[in-house]
Amino acid sequence: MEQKLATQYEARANILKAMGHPTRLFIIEEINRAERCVNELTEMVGADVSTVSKHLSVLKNAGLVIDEKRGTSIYYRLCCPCVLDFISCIETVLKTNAEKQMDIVQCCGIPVAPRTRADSNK
Amino acid sequence: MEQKLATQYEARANILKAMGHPTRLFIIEEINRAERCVNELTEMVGADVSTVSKHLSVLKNAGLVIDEKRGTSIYYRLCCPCVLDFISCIETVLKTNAEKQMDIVQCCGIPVAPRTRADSNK
DNA sequence: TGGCTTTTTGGCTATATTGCCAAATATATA
DNA sequence: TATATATTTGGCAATATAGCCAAAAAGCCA
Repeated sequence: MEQKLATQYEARANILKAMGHPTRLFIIEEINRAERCVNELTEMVGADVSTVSKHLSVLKNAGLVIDEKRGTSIYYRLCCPCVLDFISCIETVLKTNAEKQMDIVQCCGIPVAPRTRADSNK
Repeated sequence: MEQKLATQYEARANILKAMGHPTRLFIIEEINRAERCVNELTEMVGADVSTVSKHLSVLKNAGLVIDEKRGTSIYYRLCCPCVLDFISCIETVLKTNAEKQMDIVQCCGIPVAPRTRADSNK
């Protein structure tokens, strides 16, 4: 992998990593529904304000959200709503794997880890 | 956030987190181009075999890839190619932010961190 | 100014991730 | 059976992430 390519992969991965946390995923969906300030999000998420603030800063650093001060609060909104389209594909992945799991159970009963050589010593 | 919702966000975030690493992103693209075994990927990535193997295991655990043994090797391929569609949106995010950065420079010169109260003591 | 409210930052601990090496495992082949 | 090849696992050290509390910032209003 050449350096230039590696940098590109890093930039892309950084955005996915920023999205890869349940609270941040919740925030992304929520601020798409309507602009929200830290306070509101904190109440919805049910964590410390500082925790939510840091999650927002991760999202902002990744360029996923835009913040705008209005009145006494800072409102966050989604930069590129196309990221919401990821979800249907993610659900496909989850569903596909749920089905795979079902198949294993149907064919072979409760799936069990295969015996390894080490097991023979037990 | 109720428990049931939280579980769903965790499941989704887990998939994004699995994708959120440069090497794994590379692997995802590469095995879409053509099935690859660990050996081949190791050479392309330029890391230890065990490192690549663990990355593949993260992807497999997230249900993103399917492995199939054929001959002496194990070939990996993409489970749900729709994940590749994420990239164009990710590029939009990157481009949007590059432009934002340009605007700041054009308007206001080289952007500088604003002075904080703490700076006054220096 | 002094006291609110809203948000961010610093600092800390706990936990998770990454990447390497060495070793184990699995399988094919001489 | 012994050896070689392909892959995974265990263990370790370095680094990163998450979440809380306390405190700092920043701005509003009496």
